[in-house]
Amino acid sequence: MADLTLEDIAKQAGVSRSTVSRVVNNHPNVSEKNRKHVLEVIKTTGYQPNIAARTLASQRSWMIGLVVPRSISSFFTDPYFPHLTQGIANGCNQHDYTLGLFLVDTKEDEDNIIRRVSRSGLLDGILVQAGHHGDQVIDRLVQSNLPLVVVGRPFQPKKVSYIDIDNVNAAYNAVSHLIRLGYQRIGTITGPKESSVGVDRLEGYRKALIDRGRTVDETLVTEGDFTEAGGYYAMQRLLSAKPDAIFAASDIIAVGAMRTTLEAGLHIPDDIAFVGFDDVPLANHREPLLTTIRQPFHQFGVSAVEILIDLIENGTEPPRRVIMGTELIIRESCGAAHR
Amino acid sequence: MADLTLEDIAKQAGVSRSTVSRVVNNHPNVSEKNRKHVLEVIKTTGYQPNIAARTLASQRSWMIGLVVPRSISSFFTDPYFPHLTQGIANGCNQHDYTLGLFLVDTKEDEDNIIRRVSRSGLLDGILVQAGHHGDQVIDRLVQSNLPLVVVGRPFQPKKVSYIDIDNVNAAYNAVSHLIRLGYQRIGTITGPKESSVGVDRLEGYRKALIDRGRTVDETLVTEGDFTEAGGYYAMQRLLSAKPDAIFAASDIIAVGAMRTTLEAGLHIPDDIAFVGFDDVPLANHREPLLTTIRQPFHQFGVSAVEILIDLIENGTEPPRRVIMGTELIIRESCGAAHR
DNA sequence: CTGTGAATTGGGAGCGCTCCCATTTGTGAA
DNA sequence: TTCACAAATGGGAGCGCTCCCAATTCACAG
Repeated sequence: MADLTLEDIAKQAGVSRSTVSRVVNNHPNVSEKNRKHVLEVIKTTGYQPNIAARTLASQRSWMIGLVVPRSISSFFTDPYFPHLTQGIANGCNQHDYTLGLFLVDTKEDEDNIIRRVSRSGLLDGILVQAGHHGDQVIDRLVQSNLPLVVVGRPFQPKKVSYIDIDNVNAAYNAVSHLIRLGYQRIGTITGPKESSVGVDRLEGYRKALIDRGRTVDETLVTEGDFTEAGGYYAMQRLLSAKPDAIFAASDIIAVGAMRTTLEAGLHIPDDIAFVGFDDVPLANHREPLLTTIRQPFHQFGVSAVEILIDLIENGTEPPRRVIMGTELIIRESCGAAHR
Repeated sequence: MADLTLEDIAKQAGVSRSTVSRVVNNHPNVSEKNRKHVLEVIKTTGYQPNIAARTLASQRSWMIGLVVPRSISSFFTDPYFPHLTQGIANGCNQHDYTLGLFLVDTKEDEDNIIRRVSRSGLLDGILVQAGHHGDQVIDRLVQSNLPLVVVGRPFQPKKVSYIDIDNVNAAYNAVSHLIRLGYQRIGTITGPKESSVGVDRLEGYRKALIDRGRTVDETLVTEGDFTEAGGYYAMQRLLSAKPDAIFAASDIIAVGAMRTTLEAGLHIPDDIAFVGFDDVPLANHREPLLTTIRQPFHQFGVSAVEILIDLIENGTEPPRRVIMGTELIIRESCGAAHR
């Protein structure tokens, strides 16, 4: 496993450095005979091009970074993120890019990471998870002038590319489903108001109600934080408003809220029906099975990578905006079977 | 943000390229006056050394990779992994290393990733999550001759460095605690038999029982798979053996098993007591609160990085072995308060 | 057989840094 | 002041690749 160079391969194959380079990079203009022979030599020697040299010469690193802002505390508690990350990793594998992971933890981390990430030559592009309102990371990253895709809708989407799911519509569909089933007092536990996800899903909830000529009862709306505990306590607050159905902004929230409900001696879905959001695997193994909005997790990550690569290879103008659809998965918790 | 080079800084500061390089790399042998001045120029210009050039010249990339084998399917369902990953990311930040994430998904991925990871120059070292018995990834990675640290105990620990927690002892303590509380029919839901974690925790269980002069009743031992569903079904199997206490190999397993228990109309901890493993945040918000073994998640990740850096900087011989301690966190589910 | 243009090939320059070594500068004892 | 030695500095070579351009080879029509 002595470190071979292009030159070594060239010598062994009896051709020039340039020809080997062309073979390695799949350039045309190499005779079939030479291409085969060089490929042969590369295979038997186990030659691997040196990334650093290639990067230095070509100004391309074939590496992208995934930056997770400090405000995304649920990165470690909500199964949504691991799945998304897997999609991103798979996308990178498919396109032969290397994925760098940058988790911002402290304020110093942030400076540090932004410096490192913006550093000339390290990355070809950046994927950044949309953070909370007021989070500076995206703005600071934009300054680097590297191709950048925000995963989720950023608060100031002026000039950046982003990929998101259609949260408003998805929530609209979830709530419409509950309305259709005849529920009269439909409440919601939202995500944090500082996150676009939280805001958008709440908007979908309102819209569905209003479109059916209902009014939004604010006592039926409360805020959660994408944790099980958050859902648990939020539901305690909601109980006094006597909801007969709840749209939870995430499955994890729904799980917490359902626990409250069961502990209060109420029945699901007979006393209170539930619809969640995400279709995280956990949801499949609860009693009752959770009706929820399925997100295309994996494809979401893969697509994010593909958009970024598009930006890298074809320029960042105009900004790309991709909105992915979702589907309503009807199980037991909404009571559809009973009605 | 025009890309500046060392040479540019040198010119502006009126010194040579070499001097600037020395300042950047904190070498001695630079006069205080020049150091200050150069630092000043670097700051005002926002100069960032080009990583690729540095890597090419120095043969060091300041990047390490985290490789997750295909067999670790629970990477995305068990909160343990996100926390570990965060520790690793923090460790990298602290030491100014870049973290590359390599999630092996398919067989082709595996070849691909191993090739990429072994590629001369990309990484200074590798962190690999211990996989299941029979998983070839670690062996293949060892071939690359890069410094390597296995996170968890590998099945063939012959010559590799690894970091692990003391699973045997931790399980021993958990079960001893149950014995001390007077439980007579202590069962266990193990992790997969193909994982060292599963094997070790089972060994601790056996040892604790035997040391107290008890015999191991095999009808009280069944296998789970580190998922909530796995715990749920495992507990169904165990119920007929009439256990009065359960040691679950992970909190997630415990959660599933407790659900079975409650659904069977039994009381926790009065009818069956539980001890889990991990002290994952979720466990805090369950009723009853779960007694468990706390792992030093974060520190585990940080230490893994530090060991790897030690290997990188001081040579890989002899292999380093680090075993970290755990603590028993007594809450409600073990029934300690009642007895 | 010759000429022409296209296909293929080879080599030089250069990417931005580190590292070594030769040179210059500085310091203090004689 | 002079000398010896240490500290500081500068410049060349080289890391392994890509890319450009010039040179060579090839295929085929005339």
